[in-house]
Amino acid sequence: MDKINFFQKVYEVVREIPEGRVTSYGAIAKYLGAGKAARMVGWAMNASFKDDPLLPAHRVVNRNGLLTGRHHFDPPELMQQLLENEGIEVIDNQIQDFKKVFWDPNDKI
DNA sequence: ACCATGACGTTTC
DNA sequence: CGAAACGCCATGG
Repeated sequence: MDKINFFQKVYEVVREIPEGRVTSYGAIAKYLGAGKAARMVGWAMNASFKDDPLLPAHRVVNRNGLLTGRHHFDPPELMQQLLENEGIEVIDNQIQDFKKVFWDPNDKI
C-alpha cells in the first residue's frame, strides 16, 4: 500500500486515543473527511484485527456509546472488560458518562 | 461492471 | 418510546 489507505488513517486515529477515553465511528470518519463513512471505520477495525491486533478497537464505539462491536471481540465480553479496566464505567454494553469519556480526534488538534 | 454486506448515523413512522 | 428504512462509502464475490 503505497498511499495511505482509509484503514491506515483509522489506525492512526485509534492509536491516538488516550487511555480511559473513547470515540465514535462517525467522529473518526469525519476526521478522515468521509463524514458519513462511519461504516467504513467499523470495517477498518475488523480488518485491523488481523493487521494490528494491538489496536485499541475497544475504545471505538458507536455514537450512542453502545458497544455494538463487542461481538467481534474474543470473547465478546473482552471489550467491556478492557474499557472498565481503563476506568470507563460500562453497564449492559452501554458506556456511562459517555460525554465525559468521549474523545474527538478533531478536538485533539 | 453489478450486487451484496457491514463494529454507523440520521430521519421518519 | 421503539422499530424500520434510507443514505453513505469501501471491500469482496
